[in-house]
Amino acid sequence: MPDTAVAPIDDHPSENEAGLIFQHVARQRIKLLDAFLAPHGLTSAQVYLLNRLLREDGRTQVELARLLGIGTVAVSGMVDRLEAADWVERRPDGKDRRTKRVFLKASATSKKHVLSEAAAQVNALSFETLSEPEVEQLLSLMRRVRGNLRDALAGELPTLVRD
Amino acid sequence: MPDTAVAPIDDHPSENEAGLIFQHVARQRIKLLDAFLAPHGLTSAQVYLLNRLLREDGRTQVELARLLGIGTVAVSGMVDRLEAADWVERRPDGKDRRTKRVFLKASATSKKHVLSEAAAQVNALSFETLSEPEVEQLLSLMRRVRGNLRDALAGELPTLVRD
DNA sequence: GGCATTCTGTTCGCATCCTAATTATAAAGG
DNA sequence: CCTTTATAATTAGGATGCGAACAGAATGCC
Repeated sequence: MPDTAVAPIDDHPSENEAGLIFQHVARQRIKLLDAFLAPHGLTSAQVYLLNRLLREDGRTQVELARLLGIGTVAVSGMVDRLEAADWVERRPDGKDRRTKRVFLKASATSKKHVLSEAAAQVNALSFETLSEPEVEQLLSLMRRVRGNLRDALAGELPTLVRD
Repeated sequence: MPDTAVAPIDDHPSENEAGLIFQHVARQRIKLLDAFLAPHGLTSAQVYLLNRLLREDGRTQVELARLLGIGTVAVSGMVDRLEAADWVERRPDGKDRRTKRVFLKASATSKKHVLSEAAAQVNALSFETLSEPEVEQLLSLMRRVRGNLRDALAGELPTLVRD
């Protein structure tokens, strides 16, 4: 077995909890989703993109970037890999020769059920011990934090204390 | 200017919000922290490690992995880069010839203020519009989610629906 | 004592994300 | 029309994280 995994994350109620817990949760969710998807030859990020296309096929790469909250460079690489594995294909736009639209191929649409179910399972396990109102509250607070961060990244950064 | 950044994340209250918001928040926090640290030649992950050493210097790499919630491979690479940039140094353990302990160098300890202040600033901006009790509740819920995910990753994975 | 097991750290290869810079195309203004 | 500006996608290069597989050292059990 791999000797790289190092076991439980520290649980001390130390002040750095606030600093790392967001990253821990995000990474653990990715890990769990990857475990579900590995048998199907997919990764978590790829499934987020495919699920997006299942809802509205034929998006441009810029649209996908916006919808997924990542940059166009990341989309470009992911579509490369998805195309190489025959999950999607790029097609020219017709009206604008710069843009390429991404379409699902049959291999992807036939796995529709797996894709949405995997994401749902991760949510179910994440929120297992939370009540319905608690989940709502958590998501509501997270949306507000995301808004704060968006504002902070959009504006001028306050200067740090002098070195 | 860079044309890779693609602007605001979609704000539709769609059902995938739960699926991506954790990653959005984690990544935005990293981005903000990186912006603060770039002038000092540091990255966010490096500062998490350095801050850990500021609290207790001379940890082994396995201890650091546990405290940071990452694998030993990731720690190895990060210590490589930190050592190359002269922020830390590895020293043998004396009792156990396998282990290497990581110590801060003067260049790091002299920036102590910057390191902790940057992390504090990111928290302040993240929680700007939240009241004190709301922050507490958010962190409490996040800790429970982390616990759920830890359990899920430790146990047997439920099998997905058939393809 | 000796051999199997466990543990620490590393190297390798990969996926994902970033910024900066480049190419190609489209749109806008004089 | 033609120059400037904006947009879509890509390439190049780096950081972070993972799992697999390995070497070397410690430990445990007979």
